[in-house]
Amino acid sequence: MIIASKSFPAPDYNLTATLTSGQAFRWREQAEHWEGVIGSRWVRLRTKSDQIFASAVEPVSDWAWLTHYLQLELNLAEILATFPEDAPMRAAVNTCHGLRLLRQDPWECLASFILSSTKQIIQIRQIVSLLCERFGNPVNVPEGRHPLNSFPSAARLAEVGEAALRECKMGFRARYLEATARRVAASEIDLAGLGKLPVEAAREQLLQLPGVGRKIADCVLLFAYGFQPAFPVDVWVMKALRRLYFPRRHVNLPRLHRFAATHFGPNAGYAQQYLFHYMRTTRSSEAATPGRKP
DNA sequence: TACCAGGAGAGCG
DNA sequence: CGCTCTCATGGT
Repeated sequence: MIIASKSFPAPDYNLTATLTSGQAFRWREQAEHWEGVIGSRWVRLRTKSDQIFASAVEPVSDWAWLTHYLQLELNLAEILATFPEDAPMRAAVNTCHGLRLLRQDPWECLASFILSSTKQIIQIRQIVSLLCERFGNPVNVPEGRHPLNSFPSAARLAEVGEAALRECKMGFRARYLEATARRVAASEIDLAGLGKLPVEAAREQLLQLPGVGRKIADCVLLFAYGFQPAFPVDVWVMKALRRLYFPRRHVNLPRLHRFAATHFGPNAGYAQQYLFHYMRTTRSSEAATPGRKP
């Protein structure tokens, strides 16, 4: 039973694109709605005429947990205005109006992306689903609904053992997840405090964790803390940068990072998400000729 | 069957 | 530093 619901102004917010764009892995589409768990709360979302309708199963006096997660107060037009004026960037933005960045829980984001390496998004979703099902705590869901759990804490994952993690189909990533969970649970890294550091210092902290390299660190910096200089370069973004900006010569990863750091402006993280979405949803023949209407 | 997936880490010159 | 190989697993 739905106890609380509320509508929020959300102009230029593409909820579906945002929730399926490979930054969060627990959202499910159910009959015109998106259902998920934020922290320990079940929530259902729907967009209609520049508004987002939210429903919950527990009384909600303050919806800040949701508006913060969805970044509803952010003015997207101001972000897009800072993007470079080049054909590839224009093409990427035109392909997906209203794509946003979420502001996720640092531990869930970190753990999810440790599981993401050389996995397809659909598989990451499956692994995360198993992880929650087996080790998370139950959350209240509407009556008759499939049971749902919270994302398991670092302390919980640190104690279940590598074998149990491997049974969630995460393969060699189990060792990384267990080791990082132990460090987080032992407070050897302060995830809650990273957001107050300069981005370079925060990245340096994340890079100390097993299974966390530059790409995953940048995902956490961007998707959990909102650090805009973070520019995750995965296989898709690498393809985008090489094909759209350096089609005639080989450019290695460190040079791509240096290019991105200066070319995409103060909201490079957002620009990255548009390039990622563009490459994933556009056929390569079209992406090779940006600036052209499909 | 061969190749790929929102990579990291170790070993090498 | 910059390159190559391996690490599980499932999808195409």
